[in-house]
Amino acid sequence: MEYRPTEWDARAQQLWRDLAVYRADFPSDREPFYVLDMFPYPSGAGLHVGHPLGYIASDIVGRFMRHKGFNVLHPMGFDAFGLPAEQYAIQTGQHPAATTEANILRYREQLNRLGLGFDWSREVQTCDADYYRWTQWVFLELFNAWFNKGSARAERIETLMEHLSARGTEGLEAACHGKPECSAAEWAQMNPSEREALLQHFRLAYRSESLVNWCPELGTVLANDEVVNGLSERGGHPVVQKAMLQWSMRISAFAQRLLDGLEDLNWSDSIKETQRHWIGRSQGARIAFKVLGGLGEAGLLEVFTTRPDTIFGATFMVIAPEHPLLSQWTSMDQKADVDAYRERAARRSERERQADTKSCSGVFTGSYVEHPFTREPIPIWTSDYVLLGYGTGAVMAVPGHDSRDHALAKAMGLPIVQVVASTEPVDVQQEAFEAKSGRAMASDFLNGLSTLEAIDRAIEELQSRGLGTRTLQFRLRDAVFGRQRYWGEPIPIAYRDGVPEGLDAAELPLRLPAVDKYLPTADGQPPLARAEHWFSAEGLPLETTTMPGWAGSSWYFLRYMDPRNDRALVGRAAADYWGQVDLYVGGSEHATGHLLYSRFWTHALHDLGHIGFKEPFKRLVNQGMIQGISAFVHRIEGGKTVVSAELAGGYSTQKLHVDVSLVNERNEVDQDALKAWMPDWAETQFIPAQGPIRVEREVEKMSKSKYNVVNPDALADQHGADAVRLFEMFLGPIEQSKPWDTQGMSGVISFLKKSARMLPKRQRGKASAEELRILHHLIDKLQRDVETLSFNTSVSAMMIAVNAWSALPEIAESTLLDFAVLLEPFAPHSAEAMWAELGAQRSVVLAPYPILLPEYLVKDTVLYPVQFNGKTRFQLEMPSSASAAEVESAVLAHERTAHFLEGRTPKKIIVVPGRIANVVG
RNA sequence: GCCCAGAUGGCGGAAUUGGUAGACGCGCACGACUCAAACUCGUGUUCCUCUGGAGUGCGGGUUCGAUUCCCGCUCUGGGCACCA
Repeated sequence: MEYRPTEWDARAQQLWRDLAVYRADFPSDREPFYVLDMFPYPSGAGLHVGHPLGYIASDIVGRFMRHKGFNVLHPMGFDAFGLPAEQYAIQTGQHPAATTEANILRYREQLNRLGLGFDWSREVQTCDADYYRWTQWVFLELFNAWFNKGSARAERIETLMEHLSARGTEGLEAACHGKPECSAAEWAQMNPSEREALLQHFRLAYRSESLVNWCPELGTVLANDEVVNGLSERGGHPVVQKAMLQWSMRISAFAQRLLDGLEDLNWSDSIKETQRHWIGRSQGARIAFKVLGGLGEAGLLEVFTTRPDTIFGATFMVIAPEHPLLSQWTSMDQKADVDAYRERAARRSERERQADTKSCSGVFTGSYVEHPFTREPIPIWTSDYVLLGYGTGAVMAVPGHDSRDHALAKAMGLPIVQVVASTEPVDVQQEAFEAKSGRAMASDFLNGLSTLEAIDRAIEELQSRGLGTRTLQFRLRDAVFGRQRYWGEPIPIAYRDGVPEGLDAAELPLRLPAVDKYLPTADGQPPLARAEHWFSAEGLPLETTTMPGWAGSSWYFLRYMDPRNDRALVGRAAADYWGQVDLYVGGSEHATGHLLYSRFWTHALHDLGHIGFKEPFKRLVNQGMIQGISAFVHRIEGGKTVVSAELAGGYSTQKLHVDVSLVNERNEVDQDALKAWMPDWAETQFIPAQGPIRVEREVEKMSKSKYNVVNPDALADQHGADAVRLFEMFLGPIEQSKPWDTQGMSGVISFLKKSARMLPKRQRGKASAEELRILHHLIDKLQRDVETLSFNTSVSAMMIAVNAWSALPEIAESTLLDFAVLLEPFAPHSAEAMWAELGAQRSVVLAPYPILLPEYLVKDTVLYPVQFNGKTRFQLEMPSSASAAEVESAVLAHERTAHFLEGRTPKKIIVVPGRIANVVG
């Protein structure tokens, strides 16, 4: 039997379609297993060999579990809303839906070419109205919910309204922003618009002012990395920090739950650590300082600090330039300076402000607070190292014990006081002493207490005087949810006299309207404002911003369970049956975005009673990146002459990327092909004029712009899908980054050929003990590897087994049938071809996994390495049953022992039964 | 700066709880088959001053024994970054 990949691939794939072998059943008596890949954004560039790495690994697990009798759900879909399609639409006028559809078609073809066993009958596309109808529905659920801190869970907004009408905000423990307050009587008096204004502070989806990078020229908000030096990355237009009324999601309410939930997840430590840091829980105190001469709400300056023990070292206050009370605290003579500073800060993006740790700037506001204990006046400054979005947007500066405060104090000549004593000599005038270990000094009633004691004592004292409270603070900020874009889910909100109102669920989906251009309107409204008729059924104007990319991807794993349900986002029975995702595979770049938001939505949907679990992904595996091996030619600067790499030192050259397909395995560039590659290279001359021109190689990220992309479907057409699958796995551990070297594929190709060549050796009789030993060692290894997704060693184990079988004169048909099943998860097309050749029925995909017989794993004898002082000198074969004493005497009796002892008497002999013997002496 | 992960032949990588370092594959070399090439098969392939010695990024330590554990560094990759 010969390896015929093209024929086998097509035939096997047709068979799978005919038998619908990858269809997940529901309802079912079998145990469910849900394996999921992070669904891709279908870009115009198509897939390169790096993308399917994770898909192949999850496919292997899915196929293995199917052989083990599980009802496997392994779906695939597309995260199809997004910026690139919109950008392309702006440039070409083509509707993003058209380009997206074309890209999806290409992706699906490429994925199918590799024989990935997805249940396409469950495919979802986030831009499909039947799908985003439910994304909008989830939005409304969150809009109509609040977070009860008392029960630590999301509840329906009605329970909040009941509380408000019974007791107002009194005794209300709710996650909110600002300081919403009212009495029951006031609530009763309010008109709908006033009520809504209050409720907005509690809803999980709400509108509030938040700071954004606004680009007036483009009429849009930009992400931090789209802003370079205060200008838009595209076009170079000015960008300003602007407070905008925007839809947000109250993820901060779930901070503690998201932190606690990490404990039980089988995720990598680094991802969990990243999430913990992102959530950023810190314990400390809020302290209110009385502002001298301040009136009303400007009478108190509230700060958050983790070090209330250093309160006696606070020599000035710093507030964020955007702080709403800044202007009220600015004196007449400081107004010009403060205004100029605030304007300057607004021009810098948050990222720039944060990246710039060297320069230190700030301006005095002209007012003072009173120190709560010493009664001394303390000046209030403003500086952009304090961020409005964290804590209270204000800090008490303790330059002796905080390096940023120290920097500002030094720059502005403000006093620096030491209030924590260190056991080692420190000079706080030179450098801040930040360690949390020491004893309080120069701090009145705190003197002599350790830092931890002093923190507690300071908080108690502040609390008893009504000046402060013990506080838990999270870094996690609420997520801005509105986008000034076209290609996203419309937000299902209508406005009645300016008051937002959720659409009725019956009105969903709220379809994306047609527009003449995918650009903002002349007066800066988002593209949806261009729609001709953008009103609700009742005739109310609709929201014009759309949802962000992460909306659709935050719950898609639920939809796969019940993708065509038109009465619920997922049927409760299906959700209960499939439950959490057993294995989730994807890139680690989604560590904080997608993985945090989808956890948040899942928690909320759980609380609101739609699903029975809180955490979406039980186990997460991050696949590493596959890098490309780029090729560079050396071209003489300003000329058209290319110099072979080994001679380039003698010239002043430029290193230029050339397409890797123009270069052979000896690193020689095909000169004619290079000239034909692009017009710019047509006239190229070469040095040396005769002989090979070599390129330089470098491992880089695989990308179109680096001309180092390798396409999996092209390789599959050439060598077969199984070869691509096996090689991707053989490359190395799944989580690791590693370079792609197509040359290495020949190893797995010859393995597949060898496997096929075993078939003519088959016999109908009983399998020999030797071939069964090989078989069961292989089963054992493969089963253990599946646990850790160590498929690189699985492939080598299969190679070892096939090499061993091939050395035998004949192989039993039963052994070959078992091998076909073992091979199937990795190389399903070849396995299917072998299965058919052996005359077996239906599909190998549906065959049960061979049962491991442990008796074939035990060996009769053990080959003991014999070491002398830790160095292995010879080997000694002993029966497996030999005791340590027997091994010891056998070693001593061995003829070579005397030679290696060189006359010494052994002091000690260590025998680890079944392992090793070591003679010490 | 902080956090996380990693460093093993020419290359990708393997090595149960500490127990023969370099499995498997690529590449390379030689040989067989062939008119020849491809394919296929076989042998060898960590290094060196080679009856021996050294060796898993570097320097120490624990141990009969360390790629594996501990301490101190260097480098690479990823993440976060004035978080009070």
